Amino acid sequence: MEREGFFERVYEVVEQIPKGMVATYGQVAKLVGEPRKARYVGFALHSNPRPGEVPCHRVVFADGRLADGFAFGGPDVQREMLEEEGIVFRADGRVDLDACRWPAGLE
DNA sequence: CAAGTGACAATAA
DNA sequence: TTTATTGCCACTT
Repeated sequence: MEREGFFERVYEVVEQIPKGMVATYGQVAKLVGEPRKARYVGFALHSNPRPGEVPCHRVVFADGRLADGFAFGGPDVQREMLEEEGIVFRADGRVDLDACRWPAGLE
């Protein structure tokens, strides 16, 4: 075990995101132990070596917004996916992190 | 082996 | 308030 790569850890955390909730890149980065590598969290998801196991669509910006132009074919698609999971969207098109933030207060 | 690249986040102006 | 810039460090070629 031991770090097989920083990415592996990201996948593991993202995999733990329960349905109906979302986590931000920065938060996932912090969960993997590297709050400064928020960028690579997204990069790891971009690699998406395990489609179907890593719910990349549950990972959003710190603002609650989706990846700008690099979602699965369009942020609109991702938005639909999140709605399908039970995520609530605000009028601005942002995820209601106030209600769907996964690491809500640490568990 | 070295350089470039990259789904963000935080701070400054 | 929004926009622009910097920092960060692993992974790819």
